[in-house]
Amino acid sequence: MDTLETRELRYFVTVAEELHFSRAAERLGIAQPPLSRAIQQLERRLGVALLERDRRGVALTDAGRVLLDEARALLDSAAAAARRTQRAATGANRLVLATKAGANHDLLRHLLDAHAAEPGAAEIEVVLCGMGDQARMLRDGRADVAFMQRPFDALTGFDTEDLLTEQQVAILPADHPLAARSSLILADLTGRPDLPVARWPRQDGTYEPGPGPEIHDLSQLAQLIALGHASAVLCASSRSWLWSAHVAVPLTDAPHVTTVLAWPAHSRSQAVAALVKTAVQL
Amino acid sequence: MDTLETRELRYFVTVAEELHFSRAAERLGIAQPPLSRAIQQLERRLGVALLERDRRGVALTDAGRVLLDEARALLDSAAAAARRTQRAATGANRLVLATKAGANHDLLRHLLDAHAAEPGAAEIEVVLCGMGDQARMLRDGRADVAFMQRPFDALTGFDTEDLLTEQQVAILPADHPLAARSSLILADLTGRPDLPVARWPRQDGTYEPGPGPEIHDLSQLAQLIALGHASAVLCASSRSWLWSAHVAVPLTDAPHVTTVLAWPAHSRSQAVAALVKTAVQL
DNA sequence: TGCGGTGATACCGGCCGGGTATCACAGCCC
DNA sequence: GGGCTGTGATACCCGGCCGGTATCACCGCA
Repeated sequence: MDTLETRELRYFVTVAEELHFSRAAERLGIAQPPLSRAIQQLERRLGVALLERDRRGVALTDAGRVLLDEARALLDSAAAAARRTQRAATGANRLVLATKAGANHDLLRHLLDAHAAEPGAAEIEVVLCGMGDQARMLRDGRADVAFMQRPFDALTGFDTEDLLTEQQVAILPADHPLAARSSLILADLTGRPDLPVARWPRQDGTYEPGPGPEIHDLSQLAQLIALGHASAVLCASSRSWLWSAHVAVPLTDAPHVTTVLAWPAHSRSQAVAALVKTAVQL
Repeated sequence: MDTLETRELRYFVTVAEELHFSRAAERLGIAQPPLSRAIQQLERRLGVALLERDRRGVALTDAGRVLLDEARALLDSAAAAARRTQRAATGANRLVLATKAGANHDLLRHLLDAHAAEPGAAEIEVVLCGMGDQARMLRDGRADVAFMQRPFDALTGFDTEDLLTEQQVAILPADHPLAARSSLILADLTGRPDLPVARWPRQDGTYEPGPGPEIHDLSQLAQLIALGHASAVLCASSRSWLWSAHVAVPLTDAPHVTTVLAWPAHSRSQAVAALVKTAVQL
């Protein structure tokens, strides 16, 4: 009655994404008939209709939607398991730490220094990644721990240890009138056609509609601000990478940001545990 | 290089648990040679040695230990996915709530009443289970939400919403000298040969060594206390099921207990979301 | 030195996953 | 309306893999 095979899940996810058997089969590198059969078999085994094959198209049933979510998570976890197993075999005493490029530079440096001072400490490889990639990297096993930020990053499914809570600041061109102020509120930044707030991508890679330029990394952002084309709201530790053409002004009414060390909830790695222990003592 | 099949994982977990190919094969209902071959194949595909076949016995390598953890979690998740999918298809608007038998009776009742008053609320099936079973039931998909208690229950991997924080109390036989006191400290209870503190099982089902009787459900505990053979430390809401032969005395130095509503971190069920919303408003 | 017990190997058969060819059926355009 | 197109389902075949039996290689042990 149960025992979902990962091959079947892979097939189902592809069909559910394409909502089209032939295209899904092509993506999977197999022919369409075996794919149809595999899905039928899966439905028969579960005793549940997953897809509504109407003429003119395929649609997910409620159960199909549930399984799609579950299956995606499962396949991620399976890939993660494989990667973690391989890493356990080869890179014996080595951790991969994922962090947003440019964020929390000083904090990271302190943590790495403190950890390196511990006897028998694991070697740490720092991987810089874009917005929200840390969660994916933790989930799929490419990283062991990550720097993430509350309330920005989705932390569900991870264990976390708070490291640092800080105010947010507005990053402005040094020659802009607002740059002379000693503090600002969020309303000072919005609705300024001369200096729109830059827009970060959301979890799914799309952007909220709005006037500001769409950015996806800090160097891009830094350049835009230095050129006087945008402003940005970031946590105070971003000051460590400011250019001379930038000014950071505290925002009194923006929510505080807590940088946390995050790792997969079920991790039993003692190398991760040692790093967390070091982090707690900072 | 990757793509772990669940069949292989099932096989590997069994071998890793038995550390004996023939016994594992018997448990799996297959012959030993195909099992050996399947494990070899898994090792080849991962490019990693999982088992150390020494003369006189089989042992796990480091990588094998990692994969054992991962594989167990994966198989649980797979079973959960199947169950949740089936439940989504049949019991359309129905939630299973797991809770420790006897705990938080009043709170549970309030939540159920409030939820039932919501329009379009899902039907809720309450499942009473033993120590620590809630986590397993959430993980393997037999339950959608659970009442759990911090700091007693392991909450990693779940999202939670705090419901109620309360003091702990000592439950004593009414005729015991300590029962007359208006408050106690933990030290008052320990080291009393006449009234040992009852011992609950740990996560793995074993008991810490100690003088008190080993118990595994509340009715047993209630009887033992009423007979004057044991005392117990429980959260204040346990008062709702006390017998007349019991007395509850506040413990001033015991850590407070927070009862939380917990659900799988990646749940997207809107029925769960509705219940949580109701719970927050309590 | 045989004996018992381990996991690995050899080999074979049946099943199942995958392929090709084709069907049934809808929409569509002339 | 009659092809035409494109969908997923069906029929059928083949090869590989899963599982079985028989056996081996190797150790510990009496």
